[in-house]
Amino acid sequence: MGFDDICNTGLVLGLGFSSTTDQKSTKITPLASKGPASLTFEPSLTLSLISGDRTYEQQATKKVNVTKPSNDHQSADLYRQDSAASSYSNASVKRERDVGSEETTTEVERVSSRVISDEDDDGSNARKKLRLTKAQSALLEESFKLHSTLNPKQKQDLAMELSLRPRQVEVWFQNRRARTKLKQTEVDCEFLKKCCETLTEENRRLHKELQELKALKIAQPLYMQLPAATLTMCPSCERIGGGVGENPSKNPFTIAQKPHFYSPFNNPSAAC
DNA sequence: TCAGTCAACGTGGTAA
DNA sequence: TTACCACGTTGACTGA
Repeated sequence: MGFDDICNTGLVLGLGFSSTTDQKSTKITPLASKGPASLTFEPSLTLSLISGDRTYEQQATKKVNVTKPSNDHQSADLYRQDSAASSYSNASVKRERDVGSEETTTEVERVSSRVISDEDDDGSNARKKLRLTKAQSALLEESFKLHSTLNPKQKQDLAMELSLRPRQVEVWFQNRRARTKLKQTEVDCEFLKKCCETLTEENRRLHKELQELKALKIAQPLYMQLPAATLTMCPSCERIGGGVGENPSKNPFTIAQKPHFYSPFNNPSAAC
């Protein structure tokens, strides 16, 4: 995975050092929501994602059998769930999640009853917690793998298969997309953090190297810093004197008859 | 007890 | 206007 991959996935890495809080740098939602928005003098990151495929495909046709529950305690659960004042007890919900596949059919029946109870206009505004059964979750996951979004018909069909309301199927898909995006964002964020660390280290190394070169430049005369191949004999050196700020005509021996070098990077006319 | 999970909800943006 | 979506939030529930 390299920077090309980042580009291909629509990710943009911005590396910088800021002493102020940058709202744009906190677009990485998962981390930003759990920690400080932007740390002082920390590298800032921006992240964008490509939207998913929104084509509709053939949905799963797996059927879930619905049979009548036979256990008395399950009927009791149904009775409790239909009660206007009660929400689902821990025991009943846990039992639903812990039961094996052989109880799938009764699970659907119970959930279906819950749905019905949700639709009952009993005057209670208490939000009831629905736990999807394993079979329902599996079918929803299977459908989600085929298409992350649903058209109305797919939603209706899936709701009928699962004995849920279309609204519940819709909500499940919305939450599922959000979880997928969150997970992918966290993965991308981790990768970008590693990239940031690498670039920060590289930047630190280059700064150190620059400081060393600057120190070397101060310690040595210019003509000693440059390789011999880059030095050229100044044509004016054939004359006596010629130093900057000096008047050869007044003091022709002020400057020794040593070679006078000049750098091609400087102005040759100023050199002499 | 508490942090994490997740169904459900509210809101704002957008396309048809 | 309507339906749908993304996003943020709420609150019931779970497991350590």
